[in-house]
Amino acid sequence: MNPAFLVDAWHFTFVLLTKEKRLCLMLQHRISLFRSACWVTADICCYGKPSPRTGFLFKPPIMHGYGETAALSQEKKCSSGNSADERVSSSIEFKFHHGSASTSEILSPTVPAGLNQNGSVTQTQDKCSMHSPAPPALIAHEQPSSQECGVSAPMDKLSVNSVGPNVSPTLSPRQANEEGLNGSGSQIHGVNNDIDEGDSFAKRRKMEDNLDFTLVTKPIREPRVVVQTTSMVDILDDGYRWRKYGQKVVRGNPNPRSYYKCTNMGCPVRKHVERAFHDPIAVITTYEGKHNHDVPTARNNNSGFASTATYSRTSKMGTEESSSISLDLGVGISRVAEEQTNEQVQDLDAEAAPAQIARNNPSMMVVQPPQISACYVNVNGGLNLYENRENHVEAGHSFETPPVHQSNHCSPNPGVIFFISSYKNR
DNA sequence: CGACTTTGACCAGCGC
DNA sequence: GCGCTGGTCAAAGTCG
Repeated sequence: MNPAFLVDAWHFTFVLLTKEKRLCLMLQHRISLFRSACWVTADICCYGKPSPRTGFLFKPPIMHGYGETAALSQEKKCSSGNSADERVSSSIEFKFHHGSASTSEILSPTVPAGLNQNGSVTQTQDKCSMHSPAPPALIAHEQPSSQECGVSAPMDKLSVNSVGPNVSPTLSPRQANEEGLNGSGSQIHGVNNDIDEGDSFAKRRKMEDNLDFTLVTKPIREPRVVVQTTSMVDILDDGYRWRKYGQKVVRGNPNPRSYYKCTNMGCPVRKHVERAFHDPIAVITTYEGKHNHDVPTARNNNSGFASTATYSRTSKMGTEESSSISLDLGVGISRVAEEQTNEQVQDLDAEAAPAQIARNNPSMMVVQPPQISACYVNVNGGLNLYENRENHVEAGHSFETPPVHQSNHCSPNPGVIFFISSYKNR
């Protein structure tokens, strides 16, 4: 079977984008392996539903009354005309139903039976406060390794606002693989960054597969969290300090991939950063491992945003404006970091955040999120499409733009998009 | 001088 | 066995 399926078997995607001072949270069950039902209930909610072919496709986000509205029961549509200081109590729910959900179950607006057993978490947050800007932040708690949970242990603990949902489908990895075998293989065809990511991932995966069920107690791989942003800068300032240790041009993407290690002594976390092939302004950051330390203090006390000590220097690759975006994304984030991030997110304001970034990053360009009418993301087929409904053609055109390191390239939809994925392989 | 990047070399897995 | 590929190493270079 296509290794990419294995790669993405436990791959969930969260997309957070800004729109009219609001958050748009999208959840996607990326691959059809589970054919699961996924809900996201948020102040602005977008979601997908399984499609017969791919199992799950992103639908246009629910925004101000337009877009797909199917299969979501508890959504709270974003109201327009919110004032800057309006505080909207919103709940975010992640509900997964894995395994044998029938189509009706999948599309049902009700919570499938046994969902709680599979894991669901409701998180309430306040946001949209201009007065206490904070960075957009999503924390993806990596799923425990196989060493911790065994092959049939609950999967990802994906969280938003640090008190995230426990997403713990009951599908075992083997089941997942088997479903993957039965699932559609066509969706993985296109060559793109996701797939490339999967390629490398799959490479390891293949290696690890040999140990899958014979060495259950041996950690198979480090959990991965993929963050994608649309940004003109390459480096996400996630609060940690990183040292670049390599750069490689990977297959299928002319944009080099940079490899970073956490500089904290003994911290095993690594990440690599690359620009998406199809979208020059899309920065894909993949975290691997779990920090065994807190966010560096110096980076932790900057009014919500991590400081921007992230190294920024002219590179030969032409990333002259390489800088950092402050994004508190904790991977195995500490309690302290959690608490802080939680506060940050509670005060998250999609409009104020970039301004805050700018304040903390005087040397960097901050793209203010425009009035994004809608965002369409389809990662199933490997495409990450950020389309502005009002400018569909332009958006589409941008994807065909040759991938270059363009400091001055402006996205047709330059809102910050966070694309957090959590892999689970076992 | 420390922190960090750059970059060619190296390694290991995989497919042919 | 060989080439391809992704990932890593480490010496050299850069910068404040």
